[in-house]
Amino acid sequence: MKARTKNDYAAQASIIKAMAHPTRLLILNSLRKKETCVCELRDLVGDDISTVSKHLLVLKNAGLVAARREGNWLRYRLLCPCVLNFADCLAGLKK
Amino acid sequence: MKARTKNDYAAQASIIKAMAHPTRLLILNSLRKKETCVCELRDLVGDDISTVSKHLLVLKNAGLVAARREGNWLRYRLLCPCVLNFADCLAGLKK
DNA sequence: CTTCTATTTTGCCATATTGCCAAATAGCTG
DNA sequence: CAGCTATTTGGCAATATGGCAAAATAGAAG
Repeated sequence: MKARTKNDYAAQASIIKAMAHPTRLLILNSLRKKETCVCELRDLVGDDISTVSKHLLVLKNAGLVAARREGNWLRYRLLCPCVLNFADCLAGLKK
Repeated sequence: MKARTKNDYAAQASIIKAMAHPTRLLILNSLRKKETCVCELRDLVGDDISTVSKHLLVLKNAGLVAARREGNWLRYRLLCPCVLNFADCLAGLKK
């Protein structure tokens, strides 16, 4: 299946753009293993929690993650693991 | 193979960032089929040729394309087709 | 060497992104 | 209900990006 129109490319680009940040890649990769709350991700990332929250919003808007409440915490999960196949492909690429 | 360090993620992110633009996706997809000169890509894209040239520079810096001179033209080619597998994966994803 | 053609580089401006802090909100818990 | 905790939002400054136009360059052609 190949993209054709400018709209197709714009839609793809917006998803790719959402992935195009080191912190967001780290987050996606963590979510591969398990659902994770924001505070846990903050510890992992090391940035201010509001910054982490904004990154999660970007990923959510792109349709890459979703959240579920469990008690006091919001647990984020990965919606489309295929994006990480791509990340792995790139990891293997660089020498 | 999984990325671990912040540097790994930064390297991946810079490649992904290079892809994160509709025009550059269009360029990459065109290069899938054949080597192409800048003026041909300009016609395809519709932007000013200096803009197209800048996009190509971004892709070249990311290691995604390379150029070869043939007479007056520079023919660009795709270095790593795996990036398009990813693009196709996303194309299939959106509903 | 001079001229022409394809391409790149540079300068400029408008717009978008990033990340921090402070303040606001959502919703559980008692 | 009130209080608490996790998370989001708004605002701001610094930085990066996109696109056009003008100037510079590389090589072809004469």
